[in-house]
Amino acid sequence: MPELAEVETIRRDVAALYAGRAITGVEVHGVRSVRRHAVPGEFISRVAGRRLVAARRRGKYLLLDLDGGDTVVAHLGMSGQLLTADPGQPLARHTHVRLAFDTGPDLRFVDPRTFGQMWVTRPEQGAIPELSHLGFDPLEDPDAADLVAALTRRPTRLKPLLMDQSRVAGIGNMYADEILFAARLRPDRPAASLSATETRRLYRAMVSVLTDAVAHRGSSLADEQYRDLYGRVGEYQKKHKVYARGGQPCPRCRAEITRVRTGGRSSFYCTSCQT
DNA sequence: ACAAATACCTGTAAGC
DNA sequence: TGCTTACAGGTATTTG
Repeated sequence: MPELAEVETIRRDVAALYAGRAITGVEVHGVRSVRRHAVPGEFISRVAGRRLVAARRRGKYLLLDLDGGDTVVAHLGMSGQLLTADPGQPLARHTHVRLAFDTGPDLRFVDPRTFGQMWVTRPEQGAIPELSHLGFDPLEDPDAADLVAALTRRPTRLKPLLMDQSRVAGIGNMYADEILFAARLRPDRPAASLSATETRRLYRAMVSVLTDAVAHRGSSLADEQYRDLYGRVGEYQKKHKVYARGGQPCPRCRAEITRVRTGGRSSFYCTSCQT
């Protein structure tokens, strides 16, 4: 699933391939993908004719800055893909938005489950108004003090805390499990109960897991739903220690990895060495 | 006031 | 074989 590491992988490739190019054509084939706009024409008219000047990221959101001061925000939801494609290539199934450029390939937004979306907005001092609720970004803006603040702001359990985008931006179900394993902490551990040592362990685990995941171009699960800009799968799933590995031996202590379901979501962890 | 559950989606796979 | 059901999960909303 596209979380921070996957979006960052896409961001780098988008910046390398499209920065400086002018968007000459915008097609919206799935109105749900631009649902923030009252009409798709609003999105189209504000994007068409603009030049893409930079690609940024905040949490799981990809920000495409345009000349003239607007920014296209893209969120991939759980099945969204941003793919580069030759302009002559037929549109793949579930292609909802197509951006054509003055030269070179299209940038296409494909999203079967339609949880993802794109919209255009006007940043204020670089910040996206719709994203003002997001907490700190563990790679863009790493700060141990911010994690401490998130832990003490309101008591909660560790896993929901890591996935709460208003506290830490960019972590989803998959990386929350991997981070908590690396930190040797249980997902249901009350945040307020952490010692200073454990807090430091959690912070280091968060940064190192996400950094490693970006270095391996993100994770593609069994359904290979996540693809990078060029349609390739990631490599980091090979390094997962617990996620989707229920019943297998813990790579650290050989105990059986447990799967717990809450609210239709699965958590994987080792009851033996995660405390 | 908070946590947990549910709605929104569709492709895939498992079960009968 | 063909149908139904479960599952994946980010975010917004509703329920307990």
